[in-house]
Amino acid sequence: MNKKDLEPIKSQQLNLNLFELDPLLDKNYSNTLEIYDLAGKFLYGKLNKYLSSASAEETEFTRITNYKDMELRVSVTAANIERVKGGTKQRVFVFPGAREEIIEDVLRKLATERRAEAYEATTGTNAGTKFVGIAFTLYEIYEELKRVGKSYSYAEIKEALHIMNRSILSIQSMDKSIDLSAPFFPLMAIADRSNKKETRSFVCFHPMVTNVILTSSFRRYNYAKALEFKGHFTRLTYKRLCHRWIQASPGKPYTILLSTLISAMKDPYQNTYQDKALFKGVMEDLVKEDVLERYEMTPKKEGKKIIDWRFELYASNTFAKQVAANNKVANTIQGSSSDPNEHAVPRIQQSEDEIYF
DNA sequence: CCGAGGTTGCCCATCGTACG
DNA sequence: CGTACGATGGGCAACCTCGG
Repeated sequence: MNKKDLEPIKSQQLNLNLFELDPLLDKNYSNTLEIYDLAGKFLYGKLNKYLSSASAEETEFTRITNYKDMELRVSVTAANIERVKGGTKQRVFVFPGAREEIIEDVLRKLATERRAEAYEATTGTNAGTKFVGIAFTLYEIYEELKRVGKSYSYAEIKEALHIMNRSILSIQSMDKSIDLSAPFFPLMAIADRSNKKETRSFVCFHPMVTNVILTSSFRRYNYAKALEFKGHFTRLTYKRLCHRWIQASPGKPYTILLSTLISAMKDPYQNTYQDKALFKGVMEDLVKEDVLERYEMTPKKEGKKIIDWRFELYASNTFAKQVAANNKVANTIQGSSSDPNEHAVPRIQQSEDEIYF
């Protein structure tokens, strides 16, 4: 798909305005997206992120998460890109990882700063499909990364964008009422200095993102805080909590199973113990960072063998306050959304805890 | 079931360069 | 001043193995 195929549409402007946050007041905030942000769409391990040769099986991974009463399958296929290693070019399969996740977050953040535009594809196989896109410069990404304490070279930023353009994300519900498959960034144009005409780069977000934005199914969250976390799974867990935990009062715990976290975020380790240790570390980070006041862990046993763990999370005052403030924003948005009949994605509801057992 | 210790290479910081 | 590029080098998170 080419940028020529896209026609700007004005009628969606209201919803885009709702997506926007005040660049001065909300400098550290962005939006999490319903469904899209529930599962881990990234591979954090270094050893299998880049594959120089791989079977068809190895170039895709699937995460499973629950959404309302449905099971949601989220699959990611590796991008096939050219890469220079030791002076020679080679083609490799590569999965989106921490870097790609962070750069996507940054672009989404820029999109909340009155920058996003809605388009409709006019030609080709995507005709009629709506996309939300954003124009930017690599320099802006570089500077914003610096602001939130990250540092990637231009080469890395560009490689990340290419990976996102060539890696396919599929989201399916069991009953097929949700069934979307497209690259993370279906349309991408990167400025380079040799081509003086275009100094601005451009990407369109995944159709699920567009869908979620246009139906106002998003929630404000502390994006700068999320990016502060050193642990990748801490960041991911934090985002999930920000999106799901909308009744966070200090006395009311949020209950979640280890197995739920694992299937939504990662390939399991060989031993459950290792995953337990990993997420115990995550919870300790969250306590240290004043998101949780404390947490409790209970083993779930089958005979003598531990087969799962239950986490009970208690919000810190700071986090509970933030959730309340975000609820206020969410209520304003839901009250003023433009077309209540056009909701392909259900609204955010006051959902219960994730799992009981 | 658990802790400790080892391996890997991405992540990240920091510098310098170039151009209008 | 905004924008884009490249090289270098060490630390550390995620992952794995092994012994108790």
